Amino acid sequence: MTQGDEKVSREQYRLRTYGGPQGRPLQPCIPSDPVSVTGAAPGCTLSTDRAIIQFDADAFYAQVEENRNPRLKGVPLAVTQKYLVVTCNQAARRLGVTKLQGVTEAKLQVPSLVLVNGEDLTPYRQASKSIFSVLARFGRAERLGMDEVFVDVTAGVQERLQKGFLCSTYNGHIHTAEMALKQETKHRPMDLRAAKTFGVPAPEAESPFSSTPSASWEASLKIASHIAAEARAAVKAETGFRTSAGISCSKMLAKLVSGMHKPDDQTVILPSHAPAFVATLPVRAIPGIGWKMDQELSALGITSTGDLRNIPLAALTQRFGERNAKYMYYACRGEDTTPVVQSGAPKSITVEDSFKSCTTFPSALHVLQILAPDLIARLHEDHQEHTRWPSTMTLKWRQKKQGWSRSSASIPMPAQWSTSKEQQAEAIVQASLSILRKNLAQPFSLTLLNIGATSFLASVPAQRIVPKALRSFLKAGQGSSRHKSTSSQQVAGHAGEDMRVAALVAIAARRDYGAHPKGQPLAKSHERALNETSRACVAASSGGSSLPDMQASPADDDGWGAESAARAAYTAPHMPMSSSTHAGSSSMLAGSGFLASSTSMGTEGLQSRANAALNAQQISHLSADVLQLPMQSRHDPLHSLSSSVAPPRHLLRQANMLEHNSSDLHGSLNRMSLPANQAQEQLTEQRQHEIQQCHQASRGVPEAAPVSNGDMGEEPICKGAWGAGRPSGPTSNVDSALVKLSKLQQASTSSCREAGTDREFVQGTVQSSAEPSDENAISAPLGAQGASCQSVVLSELERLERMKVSGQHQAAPQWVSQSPEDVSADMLLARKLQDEELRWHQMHSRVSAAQTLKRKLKKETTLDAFLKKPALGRK
DNA sequence: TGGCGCTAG
DNA sequence: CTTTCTAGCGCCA
Repeated sequence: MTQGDEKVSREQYRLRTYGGPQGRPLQPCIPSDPVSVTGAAPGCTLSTDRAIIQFDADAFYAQVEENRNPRLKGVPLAVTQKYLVVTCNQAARRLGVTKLQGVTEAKLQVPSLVLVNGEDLTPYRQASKSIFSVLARFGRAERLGMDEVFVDVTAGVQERLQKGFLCSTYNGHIHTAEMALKQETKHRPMDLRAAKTFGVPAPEAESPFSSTPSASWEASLKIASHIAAEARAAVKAETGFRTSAGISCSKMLAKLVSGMHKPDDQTVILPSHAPAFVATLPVRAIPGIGWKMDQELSALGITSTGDLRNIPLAALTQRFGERNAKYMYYACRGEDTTPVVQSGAPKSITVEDSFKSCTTFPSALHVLQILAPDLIARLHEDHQEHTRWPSTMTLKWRQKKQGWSRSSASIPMPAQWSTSKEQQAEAIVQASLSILRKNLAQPFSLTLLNIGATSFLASVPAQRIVPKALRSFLKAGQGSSRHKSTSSQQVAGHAGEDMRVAALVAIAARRDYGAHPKGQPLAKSHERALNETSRACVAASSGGSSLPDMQASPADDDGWGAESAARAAYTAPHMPMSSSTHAGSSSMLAGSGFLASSTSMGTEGLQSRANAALNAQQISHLSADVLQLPMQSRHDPLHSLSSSVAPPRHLLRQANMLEHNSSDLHGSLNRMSLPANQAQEQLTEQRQHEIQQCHQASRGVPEAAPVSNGDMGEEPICKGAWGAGRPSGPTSNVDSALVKLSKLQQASTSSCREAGTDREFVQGTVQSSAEPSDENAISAPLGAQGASCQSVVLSELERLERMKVSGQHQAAPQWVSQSPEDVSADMLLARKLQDEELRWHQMHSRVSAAQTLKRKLKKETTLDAFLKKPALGRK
């Protein structure tokens, strides 16, 4: 359904489905208020005094990515973490991609699938926040994860009622107990979807409720449904996100129906229908009843809420405790009185990473050294917003032998707010390590590490004497003290440079141990190649060519090609971007179609810097004042801003952009235009070169983590980055990044080279020897792809080395100096990659088809039996 | 309050 | 049961 005719056709659909002039009356049963249940649950009443809406952003991560890069709209898109598809957009779903599917499998099934790495949650957190702030205007709002929000709109409804505001109809779909449901995903009986049942009216006679004319809750819910529509429209207008909503008198009911008519639509469930509706569901569908409780209930022979209703409250209490029992007892009857609790600042902030195996303390240290700065950066972000600092730190870990349970230990937060970020991170690393040493003996086998901060206390208030724009400006100027410029170009350029260098470090760091916890690992090179070919597809499609979609089923009328690309372009929302943003990061990419996402990636950071730069003239006189702030201001976040270490948040946020830039513009081009054997030769050459480079680069790098401050006194220590304490004069980002990068490169290369002897991590990239031979057919190009990315990192390393020698810190990175000709050559390459991919998938098409078939068959067996209704009033 | 389990997206 | 990277709550000691 396209945007334009949405309103009209929805109304038509509603009339067709639920009646109207030609169908049955819009309000089939008119129960009393509160609803007294005369049917299955004698004496039970439903509370109808509240109006609650549950909002749910459709395919949230995918939508965020689509908004970041509008070219992705309409293209099958999957957001990945490690080797998994964590979510995918509608286009991908139609082609059979599912949540938590393996990346390899998904890509095999849908060759045109575009993969976007979603391991950095920053953009999602921000999007989530903006959605929440819109919805919170409509009433008390409670977040549930990143993409769901409950809003209690009772007050708003009352207000409108008092003003004499009345709605004659419900806005959106009305779900009744009689409507058929369908199962969307195999393992999730809690995701309810309405089956399309056009023109099958539910029989009024079946209603177990007394019919008294009109009820106050009806008027309320009608208004609530209109509020829901307004709120969704506001969200769409202000943030660009499509949402679905469920409207009812309780959180449970609202949640149960919110997804019924996904995407971008809303559903009302009348309390009069609730008990009968809930009775049709498996217990697992009740929010709050998870896998464990479901298992326990199953053991008792209880699988449906109907079964559950036969169990007396006392028996449930004995088995599940009073709280759970009560909730279950009432929930299965359609009643839920849990309040909507206003959400505020998060109560805990954690970072974690999983890996296949980590067996020694040095390797654990390695992980901690990546996680800790990440946590610190988030804590600083949090501090800016809430002026608080955690008093407790918790380390959690998961061991292979202990299955999925996690152990944990807490200590008073070792990082003090008054110290520098580097000191804070180091404190956390050391504390974490000592916790591990206390609790583990080598060799262990960790598969996950999590560092968390809790028990936040109000911190020293941030001094608000500095305008926000000035903060941004100073932030933009960080690390470039020797180039005191007020020109927007230069500032933006420097910001970009810092971020790119930082991102390189992040890529290298994560790649180093980002192995796969279990199952068939997806080689990094493989993964990267998949990403590249995907991007090539997008580039080609937005360049106007249409790619036949081999996997599209005949019924799928929305396969992608020129038409859908055009439509995507037409419906694309406009990302607010200043022209200087482009100037700073991606001018040469404009209009190339390639790197489409890089133009919109990291806009927050870049844009604030660019905007700040525009104000530079205006505020430059202020800056002098600020620089003379008394020492006490070291508690001000400003100090952390002037620290030269780039926040890890920026690192990962920029990772995708870098991958786009580096792999697309460099590696792929020269290799793919070579014959295969030449490419192979070049590959081995490259690898030898890399190893040499690593060795060279690693010489002279200090052993220990180079965070050392001779001065531990009261003076604020904010200038040091990773390279602080090294003897060679003032340190810069470039310098410290270089050190880090060298070390990381060395570590990863040596662990690859001397597999089995020195390695601390069991690398997940070793292909099983039992792989079918056709794996080999693709290994050459994929390997080459992977090598290219690494070589770009290495060449960047070289460049930095040269820069350090010559002192030309403002030299542009290689990939920014692409000429227009090069870009059009890249377009040609895109076509080539696309052809390559097509050929590859022709080889696999039969396998793929078989798998799809199997999937479809499986899909239709599991829950349908459960959900198929006894056709109450139907003949 | 810490540690763990369960639930959620 | 299963995986990601989170976040919140309740129970128990």
